[in-house]
Amino acid sequence: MASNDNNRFQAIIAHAKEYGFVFPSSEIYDGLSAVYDYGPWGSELKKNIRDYWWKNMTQMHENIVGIDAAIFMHPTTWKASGHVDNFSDPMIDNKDSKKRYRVDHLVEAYAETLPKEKADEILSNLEKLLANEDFAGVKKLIDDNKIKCSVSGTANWTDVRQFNLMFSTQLGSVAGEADTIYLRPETAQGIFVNFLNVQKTARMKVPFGIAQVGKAFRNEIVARQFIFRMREFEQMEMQFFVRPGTQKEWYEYWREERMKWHLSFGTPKEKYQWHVHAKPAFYADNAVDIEYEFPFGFKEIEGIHSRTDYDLSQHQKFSGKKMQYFDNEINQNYVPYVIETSIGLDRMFLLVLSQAYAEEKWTKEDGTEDSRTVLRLPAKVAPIKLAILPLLKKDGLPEIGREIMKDCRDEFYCFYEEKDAIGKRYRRMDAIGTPFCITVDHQTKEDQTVTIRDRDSMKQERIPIAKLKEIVKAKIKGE
RNA sequence: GCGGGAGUAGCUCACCUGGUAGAGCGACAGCUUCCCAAGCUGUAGGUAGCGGGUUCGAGUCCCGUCUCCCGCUCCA
Repeated sequence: MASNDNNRFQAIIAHAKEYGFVFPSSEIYDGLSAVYDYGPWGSELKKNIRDYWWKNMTQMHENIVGIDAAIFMHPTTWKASGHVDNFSDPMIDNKDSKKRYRVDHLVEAYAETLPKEKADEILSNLEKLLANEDFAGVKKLIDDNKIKCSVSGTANWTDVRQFNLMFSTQLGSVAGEADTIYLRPETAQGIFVNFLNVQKTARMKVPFGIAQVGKAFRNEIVARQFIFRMREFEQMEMQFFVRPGTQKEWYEYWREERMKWHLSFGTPKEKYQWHVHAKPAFYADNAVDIEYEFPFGFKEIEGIHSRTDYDLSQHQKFSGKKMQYFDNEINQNYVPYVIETSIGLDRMFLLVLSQAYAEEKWTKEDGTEDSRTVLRLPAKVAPIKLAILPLLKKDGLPEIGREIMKDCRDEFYCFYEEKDAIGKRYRRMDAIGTPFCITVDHQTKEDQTVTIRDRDSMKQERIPIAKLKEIVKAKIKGE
């Protein structure tokens, strides 16, 4: 990361905290690593992004409906999805090379160098030890065989540790009788297990989609880069169920649709790129990521994956329920194929913030320097849409401002302020990305007009109070 | 997880070779001002990340610990 980009990123983080967007979690207790809270304007911005996505997916698509599944799910869900097997491998680090190995891979590689008899003995030992979760025993096995790191060539190992990427907790309040369950590591499974319910009750016909927004949890080994990689995060996902054989065209369709959505924020195309997976995950037959150029480089913001019929088939197998659809057009039953679009809400928030943040400097007409920090947020997601600022707090101006406030606040988020010089109030509104400010002045009393100031151009025009609401609504929508 | 750097008021920082904390900005209250921060007055806010040690005395020296940042590592 170039140092100026890094400075910019640090400035964005500081700004986010200073102006009530994002706070470190539990900060008075020194914080909790990789967990963050959203403040007054942050929660508003996040909600606006979420709502915009939700409306775009559900209201704007007749064949997509939403659900809100629980974070807790039956433990078998995660066996079926593959998370239990893939998310909990014992690992060991070599202290000299700093290389981390999956224990099974390490021992298997070693066993391959041995005569078959000896190799089988070691591998069956390992299997027993792993089944009993006897990690000390596994360590001893590695030590006894003097298994070496291929990089450093030494046998200087850490203890064997379980890296379970899923958070577990207990269901049931009586200790001992409790069952271990997981906080979901992805929201997708909540959709898959409800496939039959939704298809039937909302009378959906393939192709159709199910959308969901919700929290998911992962015990990231290294979680850093502010809210980019958090242990608790929010996903906006849509699983689109299609007839087998048509997945390719739907995959292409959603690629395009999702990019259109991103560009509707006004972000320049060059800030985005595609990252095609050369080797998609085992369940997918096609996968691409949309990457955005964050201050710390191009990083994944959204994935569009062709998940085949893997998930529904797995649930069919584990639950014994027929996860199928009868297609009248071809008179056939089948397990639908799935195209997934999955975007991180927190990442989208960071994207919007990164894209909006600007420090500006210019020379005023009198030759002195001026500057401001402004969030050029798209008006449709800005926390506050309109600031109402009486030029003076006397001569009846505040009263007029209050009237306007009363009239507008149920249409969009308004903010009233009469303290400090007008320039200072403009700066404060710029800092939190308020796209429009109106001032009430003496002329307002004469002709019922106010000035409206555009955040980005800092230009203002005079408009009638009577038309204010419609003008602001049009401006918000027009973007 | 490893290596390096940093932690003093909300923010940016000062306190030189140890003697019981200051400034600017910001916030708040008020005054002034008819349009883009840095006019005026006043107020609040810090047991110097936390714990221990050395010392008559530590923000300042030593050790530990926590958190954050950078690099590596890891990552469906």
